[in-house]
Amino acid sequence: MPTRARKKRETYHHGDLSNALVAAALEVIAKEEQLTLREVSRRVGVNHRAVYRHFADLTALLAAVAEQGYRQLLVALEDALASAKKAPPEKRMEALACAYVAFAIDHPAHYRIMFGRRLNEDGRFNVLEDLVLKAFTIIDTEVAAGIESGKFVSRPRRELVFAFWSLAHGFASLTLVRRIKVKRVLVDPYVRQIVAPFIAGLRAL
Amino acid sequence: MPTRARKKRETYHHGDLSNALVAAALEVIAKEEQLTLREVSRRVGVNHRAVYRHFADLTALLAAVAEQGYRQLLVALEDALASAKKAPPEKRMEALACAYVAFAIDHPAHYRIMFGRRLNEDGRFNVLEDLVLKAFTIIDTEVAAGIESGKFVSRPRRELVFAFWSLAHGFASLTLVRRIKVKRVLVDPYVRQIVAPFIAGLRAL
DNA sequence: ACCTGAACACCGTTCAAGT
DNA sequence: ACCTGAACACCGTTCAAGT
Repeated sequence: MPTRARKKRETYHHGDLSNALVAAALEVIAKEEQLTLREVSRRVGVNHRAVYRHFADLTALLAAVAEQGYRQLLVALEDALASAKKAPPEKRMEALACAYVAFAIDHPAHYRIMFGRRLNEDGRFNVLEDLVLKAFTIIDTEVAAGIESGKFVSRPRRELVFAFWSLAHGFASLTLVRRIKVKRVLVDPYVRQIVAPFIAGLRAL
Repeated sequence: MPTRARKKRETYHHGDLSNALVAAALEVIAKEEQLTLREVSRRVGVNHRAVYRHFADLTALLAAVAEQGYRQLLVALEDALASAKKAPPEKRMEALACAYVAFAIDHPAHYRIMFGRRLNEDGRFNVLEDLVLKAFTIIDTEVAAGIESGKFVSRPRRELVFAFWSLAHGFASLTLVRRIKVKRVLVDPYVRQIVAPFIAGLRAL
């Protein structure tokens, strides 16, 4: 331990600069500060040029940040379903919507990066495509279960999933830009009200 | 005319620099180019500092651009309703959704500025608040008519409007970042499918 | 009044060099 | 291999000056 401490200033490299940079980036966005390549490298205590050794460019660093975000989002969605294990399909969809919106509201900067133009107009990051697909699949599986059980109308699933996703994403986005204002503690009931007509429309007659 | 032409280079001011700047900004975003203060002034042929004579800062210029966008959006929504004059409430809501999404898809840069963080986290622009309120009111009026006619369930209107808006905005946003891919000619039928469950859920039993 | 020039404090990125 | 220094081409914004 003392040896390592002594070593600290003898060398300029970090051991695991790559992870240190992502961690610093997460800190920056957690504080709602401007996420720049120069700011991140400053925090790690490294020349800003060093970033290019590990990431092709700023977008690639953002992709690494977004990847973490998607993993957290997936866990949140799965947890929500696990907590509503024996609930009917309608309640499970509600739980998904609440978890989705809560993630966006609790990690606004993260959410913006994940669904911003920069990453989504860049074809390089297949990991992100995979993770988005996983999120899609979680919703799709619920819709399928609802249809199978006879509780949901039988319609093309793809469009139902996109409708649900649009609703959740739209509500989250409008909340993040403050066009819709909700107190944090009231998010869950509010989301339930918002998705209620959609879920009612999902019900088989 | 020749007198005016001769005058052109004798003076540096533009007569109506303010409008010229907004027009240039609209050109820039129409071409999907980066909208910067310096680029806009370059196009008008004026020193970039001259912008500050007419706009407090870049955000104020963006607000002027957004204002135009909201006016176009309002016209599009009203036209859609006018074209579905005697249609039942469900069809009128569908028409609204189609018009809304079509606007976003046909004016992506405009739409992003209107619903981006920059303007929405800035309290200075009351015109924009008014215009957003007008859009809200258009939707609200339709929902009210649907409820009044007995075709829609009687629920708190505010939440129904936000649900509708979330759905339209979410679909538009996901399409703009290409998470949802639709050919331009198929947008209308696609939107109808997306809003179908929501509208079905709106129906009184 | 209205516009400009030079300067400041930031960006991301490139090139050539240091250890 | 890994990191740095100096430089480039951009930003928005401020200050003091020009007509």
